[in-house]
Amino acid sequence: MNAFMFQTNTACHDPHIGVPQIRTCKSMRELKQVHAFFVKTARTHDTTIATEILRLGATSDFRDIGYALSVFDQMPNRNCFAWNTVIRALAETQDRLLDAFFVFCKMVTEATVEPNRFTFPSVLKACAVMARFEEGKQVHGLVLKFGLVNDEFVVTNLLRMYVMCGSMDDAHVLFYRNVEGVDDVRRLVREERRGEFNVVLCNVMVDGYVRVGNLKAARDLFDRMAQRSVVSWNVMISGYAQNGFYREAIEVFRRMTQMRDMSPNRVTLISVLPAISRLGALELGKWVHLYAEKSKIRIDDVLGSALVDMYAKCGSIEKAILVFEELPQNNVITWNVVISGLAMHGKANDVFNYLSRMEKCGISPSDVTYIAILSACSHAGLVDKGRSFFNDMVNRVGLEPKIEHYGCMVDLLGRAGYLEEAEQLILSMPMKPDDVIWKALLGSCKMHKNIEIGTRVAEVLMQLAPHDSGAYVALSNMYASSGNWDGVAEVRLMMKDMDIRKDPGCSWIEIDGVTHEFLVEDDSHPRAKDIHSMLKEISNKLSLEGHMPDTTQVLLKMDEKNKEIVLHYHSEKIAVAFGLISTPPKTSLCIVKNLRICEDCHSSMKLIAKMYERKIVIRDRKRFHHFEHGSCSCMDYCRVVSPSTPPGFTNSNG
DNA sequence: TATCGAAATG
Repeated sequence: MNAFMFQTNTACHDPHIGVPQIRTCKSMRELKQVHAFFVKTARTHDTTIATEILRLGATSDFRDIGYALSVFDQMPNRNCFAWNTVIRALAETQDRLLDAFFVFCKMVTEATVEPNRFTFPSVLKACAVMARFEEGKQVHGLVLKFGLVNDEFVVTNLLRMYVMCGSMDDAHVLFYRNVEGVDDVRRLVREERRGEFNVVLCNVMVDGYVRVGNLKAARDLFDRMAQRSVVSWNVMISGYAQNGFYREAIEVFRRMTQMRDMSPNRVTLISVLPAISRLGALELGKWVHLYAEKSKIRIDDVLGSALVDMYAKCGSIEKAILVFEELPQNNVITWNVVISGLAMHGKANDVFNYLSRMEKCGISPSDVTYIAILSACSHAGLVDKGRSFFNDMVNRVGLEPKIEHYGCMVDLLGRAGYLEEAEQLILSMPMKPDDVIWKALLGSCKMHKNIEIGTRVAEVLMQLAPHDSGAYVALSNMYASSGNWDGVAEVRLMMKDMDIRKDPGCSWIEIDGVTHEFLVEDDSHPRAKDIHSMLKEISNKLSLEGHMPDTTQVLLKMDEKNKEIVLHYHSEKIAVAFGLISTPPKTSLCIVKNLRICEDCHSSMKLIAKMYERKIVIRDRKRFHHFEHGSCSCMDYCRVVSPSTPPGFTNSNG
C-alpha cells in the first residue's frame, strides 16, 4: 500500500488528489486500487485522470495491456495522447502488433482527434516489425495527408518500415528526398540537429542494404557518410558478419578501434565476435575480451555467450568454460553455446554433465541443445545413448524433431556402420529429405567403403542438388578408392559439362594477431621458400617415422609419386609448416580449415605433433581435432574403416 | 506528459 492509499481512508473526496498521486503507484495492484477510488468518487470522466491511469497501465514497468485497453474502452473523452499511448503500448508487444494498426485505423475513422507526430512512429514501427508493406503504405498516405513528412521521427520510422519490408526502392526515394539537401527539410529540421538526423537516416538505410544482402551499396553509403555514430559502425560490422564477410567485418572493426573519437560498445563486440569465431582468430578474440573488461563493458548473458562461443570455436574450450562459469546469469542460449562447444571438441561426457546441470537449473533443453547432444554421441560413437536421447527429446521434453535431428541420427547410425538403418530412417522421416541429410549418409558410405548404397545416394543427391560438387566428388572418390578409373573419368566429365568445381581446400592460421590464409598448393606467401623447405623436412621425417602417404585420398589418376606431392601441399600442411617456422618451440598451433581434414593429413598431424613436440589444434568443417603426443582427441572414431557387422546388417561386399 | 537506428546458439 503506498502513501496515497493511506490517505484515501481519511480524504476520500479530496478533489486535490489526482495525477501526482497516481504516479506514486509502484505496482499494478496499487494502480487498480487507485483506479477503484476514482470510480467510487465518480471522477473517471476526468480526462487527465483517466489518461494518467491509462499511461501507467500501458507503458510502466508493470504494464498490463489488457487492463490498459479496458481503461481505454471506458474513457468517455479520448484525447490524442490516450490514443497514442495505446497504439504505442500495442506496438511494443510481440503478439498484438496488428492491433496497433487496427486501433490506429479506428482513430483515423472516428476522426474525433487527429493523429499527430507521436502517433505515426508507433504505428509505423508495428508495420515495420510485421513487415506489412500494404498497411505501411496506407500509413504513408496518411503521413502526407496530415503534413508530417518532414518530421524527423516520422520519416525515420517510415524509412525503417520500407527497409523492414525489403522495399529498397521506396526507401531510396524517401531517403534521397530527405537527405540530399531539399529545401523544406532544411527549413523544418533545425540546423544543429540536421547532422544527427542524417546519421540516423543513413544508419537505417545502410541497415536496409544489409538486409537485402547488398553489402556493396551498404559500404558505399557508409563510406560517403559525413558523420558516423557508433551505431553506423555497428550496422556495418554486423552486416558484414551476418552475410558471411568475416574478414570485412574484422577490417571495419579494426578501423573503428583506430578512430580517435570512436569507441566500440557492447553491441560492437557482440557483432564482431561471430566473425572472429568463424575465422578462429583467437588473438583478436582475446583482445576483445580484454577490451570489454578494461572498458567496464558488462559481460552479461548476451556478450558472454558470444565470448564463450568465440573461445570454443577458436580452439580454447578451457577458456570458454571459464568465461561461462563467470556469467552473472544464464539462459537457454548460454547453455546451448557451452554445450555445443563441448560437443565440437568431442567432450561427450562433459556434454552430458552440463546437460544435467542445465536441467537442474530449471532450464529445459531446446532443439539446439539436442543437436549438440546428438552430434556428441555421434562423434563418440555412442549409438545407444544417441537413440535414448532422441527418445528423451520427443517423449520426455516434448520437442518435435527437426530435420537436423534426423541428420544427427543418420550421422550417428552411418558412422557406426548401420548404413541400411540410416537409409531407412531418411526414407521414413516425416519431412522431405534435403541434400544435407543425404550428404551425411554419403559421408558414412565413403567411410565404410560401401559403394552400393553410396552410388545410390550419390545419384539421389545429383538430382536434388545438381550444382553442388559434394555428390560428384564423393562418387568419384569412391570409384577412385576402388580403382575404377573409368568411373572417375565419367564423373569428372559430368562435372566439367555442368561446370561444377570442388571447393578449394583452404586453411587459416593466426600468428601474432595476423591471419594467414593458405590454399592447396599455395606458394603465394612471402615466406613461401621457407615454408617449402619446412614441408620437405616434415615429409622426410614422416618417412623416417614409417608414415606411408595414403594416396587413395587423391582422386586424380596420376602416378603414386605425384600423388604424394599433392598430399604434401594440402592447405593444412602448409599452414602447419608456416606455424612451425613462425613460432617458438612448444607453442601450440591452431588452424582452421574450410573442409573436412583428409585421412592422410589426419595421420600425418598426429606424427607431426609428436615429432615437433607441439600441440596442434585443427578445426575442420565439422569439429575440433586436438593432436598431441601422437594421437588425436577424436579417437580416430571418424576414421573407422571396418566396423564389426551390426546385427541384422548383411554386408553386401561379402 | 512521449517519439529514432545496431545485438548471441546448430
